[in-house]
Amino acid sequence: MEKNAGAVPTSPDEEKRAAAAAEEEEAAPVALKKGPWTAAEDAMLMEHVRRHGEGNWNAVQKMSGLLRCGKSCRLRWTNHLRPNLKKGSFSPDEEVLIDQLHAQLGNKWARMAAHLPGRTDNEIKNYWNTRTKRRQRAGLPVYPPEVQLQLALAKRCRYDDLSPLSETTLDSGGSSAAGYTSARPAPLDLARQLAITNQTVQFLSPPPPFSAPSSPWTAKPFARNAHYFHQFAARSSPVSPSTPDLALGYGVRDQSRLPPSPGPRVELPSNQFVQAPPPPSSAATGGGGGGLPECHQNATASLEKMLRELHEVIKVDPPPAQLVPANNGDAEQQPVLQEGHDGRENKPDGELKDDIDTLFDLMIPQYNQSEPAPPAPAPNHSGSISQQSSDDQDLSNVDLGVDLPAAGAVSSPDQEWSLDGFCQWSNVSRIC
DNA sequence: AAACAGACCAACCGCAACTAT
DNA sequence: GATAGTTGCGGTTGGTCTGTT
Repeated sequence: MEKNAGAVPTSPDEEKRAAAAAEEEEAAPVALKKGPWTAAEDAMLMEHVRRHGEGNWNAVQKMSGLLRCGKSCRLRWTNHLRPNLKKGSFSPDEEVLIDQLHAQLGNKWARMAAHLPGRTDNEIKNYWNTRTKRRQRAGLPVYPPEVQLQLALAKRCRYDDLSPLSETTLDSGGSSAAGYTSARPAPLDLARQLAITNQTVQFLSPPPPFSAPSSPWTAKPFARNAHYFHQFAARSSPVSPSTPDLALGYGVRDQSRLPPSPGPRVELPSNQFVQAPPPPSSAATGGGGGGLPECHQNATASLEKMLRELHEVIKVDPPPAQLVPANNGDAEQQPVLQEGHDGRENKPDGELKDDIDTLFDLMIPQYNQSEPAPPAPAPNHSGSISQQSSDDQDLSNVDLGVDLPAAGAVSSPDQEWSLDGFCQWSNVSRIC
């Protein structure tokens, strides 16, 4: 089987002999080797590529005598031998990017890999499947809240391709966004939106019962979402670079394999994303601290704009959109829309809150709490996202992390989208 | 120390798209 | 246009490592 192992043709003559031998063997069926590659085989393959370049993989066996099928050679080269491959654990930045890319692309590993230099589709796929499995077990949504919000925004773009949001996304271009032909925002823009929405959602407060007519999900109580966002607002973002235990909660891999974090995590690769406006304070990244007045104004304006656009999308009358400015200087009094703890007692302007409902529902579709949790189906090995065969994934079908195989776990009685739900994001490592 | 479970990784398989003839 | 060959992609499987009981 491994008669050629270690016999790397080093001269044209030897190569010809190897090719001749391979041709001879063609007469009889050649038993191609399978299984792990040996160092000798690697050397043969590298030598072949060095001489002949990539491609024409089926010729490798003939020309070099390597008893591997072309497919196997290509895979080995692509995933292990080609230069500039980045080995080792994914950096936190890469993990965030993978989340965002997956939220947009679904299981398009190769396209995701194109955004992660030095990473292979196989690597990303393995990482995602492993991490998703872990999150499912923990009863967590597949995507962190920020990415869910991005999904909601991206989903909205589907309904309004002419909206400023989608305009900017379409021509956001750049090398990283090249190849995107749909109206969906390219990852670059998702990242930019993330920077914006990080500020925005801090000022959201629990909405009243959902009433948006166009939600792809059934109407559900928002109490748990409200709790969730209270926490979301009051605490640092789960993916906030300034969150000390970020590595514990998000993008968690085997912590023992993570390199020691040298310092505050950078949420997004600076070389790939448009710089977000510098946060006026730690609050901008959800640091749980005090929002400055400018921050509040920006966030309020952003939210208003978002809601107005949403109104257009769902074809309802424009809302009054009178967001009460948050109590300046007091970060602990961020909620803009006043209401009781159960989110239903003090009803502010109905339509505006309905809009917020819509946003909430887009972000965090809930199970009907009254229904018993269905038994969690066997984990989809390919990850929690139902496979989208189309490259232009229909975001209306994008799971936001709840109606997934793991969703059963989410809806388990002791796993609520409340304070606990949020805490789970920050404590995955403890759960796992 | 042994057994077990989970995480990680490498590789294979099947299918679809693409290209050359 | 039909066909065969090639390439790329996504899903799946199995082995190994590591941590826990």
